[in-house]
Formats: sequence, structure tokens, C-alpha cells
Amino acid sequence: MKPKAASAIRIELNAVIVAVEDSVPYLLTADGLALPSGPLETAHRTLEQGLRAWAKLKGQQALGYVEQLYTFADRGRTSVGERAVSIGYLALVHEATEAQGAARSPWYLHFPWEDHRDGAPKIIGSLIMPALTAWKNAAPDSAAKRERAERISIAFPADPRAWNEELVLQRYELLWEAGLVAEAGKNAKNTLGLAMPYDHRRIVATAMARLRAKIKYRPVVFELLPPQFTLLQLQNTVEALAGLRLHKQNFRRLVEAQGLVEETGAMTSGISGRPAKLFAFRRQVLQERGTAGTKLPRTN
Amino acid sequence: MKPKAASAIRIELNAVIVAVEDSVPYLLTADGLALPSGPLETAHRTLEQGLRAWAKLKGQQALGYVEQLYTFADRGRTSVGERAVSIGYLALVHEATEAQGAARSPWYLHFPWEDHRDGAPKIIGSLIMPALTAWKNAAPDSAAKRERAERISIAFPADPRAWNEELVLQRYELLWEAGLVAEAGKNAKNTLGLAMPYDHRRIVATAMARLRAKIKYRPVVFELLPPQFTLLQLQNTVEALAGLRLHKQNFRRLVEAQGLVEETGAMTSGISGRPAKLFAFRRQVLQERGTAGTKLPRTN
DNA sequence: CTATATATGCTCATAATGAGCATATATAGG
DNA sequence: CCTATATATGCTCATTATGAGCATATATAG
Repeated sequence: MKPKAASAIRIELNAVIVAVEDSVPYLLTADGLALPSGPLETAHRTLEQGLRAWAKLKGQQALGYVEQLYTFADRGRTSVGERAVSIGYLALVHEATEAQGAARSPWYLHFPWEDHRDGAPKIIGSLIMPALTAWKNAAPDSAAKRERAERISIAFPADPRAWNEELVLQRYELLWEAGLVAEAGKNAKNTLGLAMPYDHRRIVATAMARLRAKIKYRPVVFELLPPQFTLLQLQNTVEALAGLRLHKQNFRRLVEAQGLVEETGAMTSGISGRPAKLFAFRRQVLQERGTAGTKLPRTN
Repeated sequence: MKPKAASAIRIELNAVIVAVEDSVPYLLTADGLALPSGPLETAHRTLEQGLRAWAKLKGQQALGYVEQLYTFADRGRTSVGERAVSIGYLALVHEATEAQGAARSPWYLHFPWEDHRDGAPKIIGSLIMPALTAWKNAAPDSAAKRERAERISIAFPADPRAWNEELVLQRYELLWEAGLVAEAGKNAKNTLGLAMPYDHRRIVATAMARLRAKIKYRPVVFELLPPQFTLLQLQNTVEALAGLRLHKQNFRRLVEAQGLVEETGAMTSGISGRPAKLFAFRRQVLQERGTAGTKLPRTN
């Protein structure tokens, strides 16, 4: 039973490949800032194997961590008329692993409003809030107005402590609707951040949201680090992903309490400041527990 | 650029539709215990809209909550040779909403080892552990043996307090590898639980895992309840999904502290025991916050 | 020798969680 | 009416987790 030509659907894989170097998260990109992508290879048994094989072929080293993100299929997500289904993947690589001619782009260049490590970006106060307020006031009726106000206050709260770093996708969609990103097409007025082709920036937003959520309950950061690292490097990497500053001592307490790392015996040297112990990820934790904790008041 | 006939790939949607009635979680099924499924309709703008429209067409009432689960594409997941990509969805419906000729099957019939509300099921001690131990001992080398032992002790821990209800998929895969589920084909010896066609039981395992994780940080249970309910009904529903007993008073404290419900003023009557207040879900919480909490030691 | 930059150890108040005691108010059945 | 039984609800208390911050140690840079 062959599909009719009319209903032919192309399936492609899109990979959001992330690396962090010196506290800067990068996105590995193909031509013209597009995400690396390829056709679904029928030769591979599973999608993930297909992606790994394809990445190797493309000259990237082996991907460290790979996870399926989401399957995108809105009509008109690429060119008009044609429907392409894209299966998005999130992959993490070591800084050393990347390179090899693959271009890379700092992700906060595409999402300048997401980096709050040095306080809220000025762009929020100077451009985003005024534009969103105008958009809210332009709502057709008062119900819509209230709903827009609500969404704005959650995505871009006035109180900086209420900033929820996980809402990357909601924020991107809000900015889209308000015509503040170039991808919104003819509705776009002022355009914020570096645009990407097709719906790729949206896919990246999905990846950022997933990654920011995941680092809290799964030890995936280590996939971005070299085999040995200091606790400060670890913290810097987490901060780079989350776009937030963390309390140093408490961060260490958390990491140690969870038994995520073990001392290697080695120390840093040659750098300014007191030498730091070099740690390694305790790979065993991946086996030891399936997940982290609960939130339900279990009874025993 | 039309796809070559040889690489034609069928895309279908599979829905895991869940309802809970009287503390029993059900799966709505199509013919022969298969999951309801249909072709990807190119007429709909997004996948989710397609699924909702299709469900309505099939005689189900509108789906309450819908979320994309995973895209399954292992070769040979259905019949041999042909490759079908399935986009799995999880949907929740009210008990009242379902019915209408759609068959339903209690999910613990398919996963009898997952219901720990009355303590660990006897099947674990009598059948599963002996078989898994034999499987472990049949490992080709000692490294594989150690790895199998590790996986077993996480999936089916000796200490009941270490039972992690979220590991539904890991457990299913373990049982598959050990040949304890019928879907494993010629490798299957003793077969546990009611099998389902193709890889549908695996898709359901994915859905259960997702749902068990999700109820902890998103108020999705309410999609399974009528508009008004008692706190006990709410707790029973959560317990049914999690397959665990919860501490009653602490459960209530949690629910109230989070402001998830509000009193309606009405009370139950006619049933044995002291009448209970009827509560309603505060829909506003969906707007109020994007997610729940953090786990990173943020600094302010 | 001093300024500067990190690394590490520890304390303390407050909030969240796990367990359990006690009391209130219905229905069911003699 | 009285008693057994089934829930509903209020409250306490020990333990743990979290958020903030003080103090001290040990390098490099000049």
C-alpha cells in the first residue's frame, strides 16, 4: 500500500547539539544558522542510532548524550504547502569533541533575553516590556487583554525572583505572537535576537527549556564537561545553561550530598587563586537510582 | 522531490487514552486491545489538533488533556520489513466522558507488577524475581552479569521503600529482555500480564511513566476527575495512577498548600462516614505559574 | 609583601517533609 | 437509642532540606 503522491510526507531529523565552553553555551549549526538535519535513514534500527551514525558521518565526533525532544509537524513550518515532519533531538557534546569545521553559534545570541547571570538583560526593560504592553493593549476585547497580561507577567515577571528560567518556549511564543521575532514574518516589527531558518529557533527554545528542566533532576551536565573538572567549572556550566547565578557554597553542598562526583586526587595549578580539587563524575549514579526523588507523601 | 517508493514511510498516531473510575485506571482500546490509532491527517495544522479531531470523529467525547509522548520508529515495530513511524500521545479523559462503545481495559491487567497499593504484588516474589535471577545468571560474562544484577535491583528493589514507581518503562524492558512478556516473541517463556498488539504495551509503559512523573509537578490529575470531587477521591485517583498508598493528612496539606483546589460549599451526602467537602480545581493555577519550583540553589 | 582571586569549612534561621495522635460526624444494624 | 464502622479534619513534633552569609585557607600577579 504505497502512499499517494499527494500525501507524501517528508520525515527529517533535526538535532540541537549543545556544547559549553568557558561559560558560553553554543549551538552547533549547519549552513546559514540552520540546525544540522538529515533525512530519516531507513537503514538504522532506531531513530537515536540513526542520529548518532549521521552525526559521525558529518564529521562530528560521537555524540555524548542524545534524547528525543519532540516531533514537530505544524503545517507550513518550512516552505508553504509541503508538509515536513521533523523529529527533534537534543544532543550534548564535550567542548573538546566539537570543532571539526562545524560552525557554532552562542545560543544567547538567539535568545538575548534569556541570560540573567548579570541581572535581567536591559533589552527586557527597554524593548520587550514596552512592546509587550502595547501588544496587550491592542487585544480585541478585555478578556483577551487580561489573558495577555497574565501571560506576560508569568513569562517576564516584574519581580526578578519570580523569573522562571524554564519558560523558554512560552517566552519565545509570546514574542512571536507579539511580532517581536523575525520568524513571525510580516507581523514582525522590531526583531529581537538572531533569527534562524524555518522554525529552528522554536526547536532550539524547546531544547533549552528541556535542558534547563533536566539539569535539576538528572546528571546531564557532565556530558558537557571534560572527564576532570573543578566544582567551579561545573557550577559555571550549570549557570551558563540556566542563565542564572547560583549560591556557591550551597551548590557544592547539593552536588556533594547527591554523591554526583568523586575526588580524583589531582588539583588545578598555574591559575590565579587557590588551587581547586579536580573531580570526576561518578558514572555509577546513573545505575544506582533510576530517578531522583518523589513529591508525593508516600506512606511506608 | 518525491520520496522513492522504496523509502515510503507510514506515519500514524497512537493514543494512550486514560480514564480512572473508582480507583481503577483504564486504557481506552480499539479492536483486539490495540491502542486507538489513525493516519496522520494532513488536513490539520498541528498534530495535536489532528488527534483531537480524530478522537471526536471516532465517537469519543473531546479529549481533556493531550500531550505528545514520543515518536517510535524502531524497525520491525509492527510487521516485518515495513517501517512505520508512530507518534504517541497521552490523553486524559473524565470517567463520564469516555464510554460510547469504546472498549476499555484496566491498565494493571497489562502491568500487574506495577500496582503496589496493597503492598508488593505476590507475582514479583513468586515469578518475576526467580525468573530475573535465572536470566541474570545466564549472562555471557561476569560484567554483563553485574550489570544485569544492578538493573534488577533498581527496577525491583528488595527494600519496598526503594520502589520507584516511575520506572515503568525500565521494568517493561527488563522483563522483555528476560523473555517474560509475550511480545518478546520466541524468546518469551513465562508470560506476565495481558499482552497487546505490536509494540503498544511498550507505548503504554512510556505513557504510564510519563504520567506518574507528571502528576508530581503539574496538576493533570484533575483532568481525570469530575468538576467537583472530595479530597479522598482526588487522593484515590493519584494513588491509582502511582500504584502507591499516600499519607492522607500530608496529602491534603500538600494539595492545600499549593492552592490547587477551592471549596465549592457543597458536601457529599448519603454515603457512609462523615460527609466530605466538595472541592473544585482552581483552573487559575494553570496561568498563575508556569511550572512549580526549582532545585538549583539560586542566589538573589 | 600586598592585592586579588579562588577554594572550603561551618553556622543558623526558616521552610518542607514524614509520621502519627486526637477528635468530629456520618451511616448501618441491632 | 446504642454501638460498630467509616470517613473527615485539626494539630503536633522530629527530621531534613534550603537559603544566606561569615570566616578562613592558599594560590598567582605585581
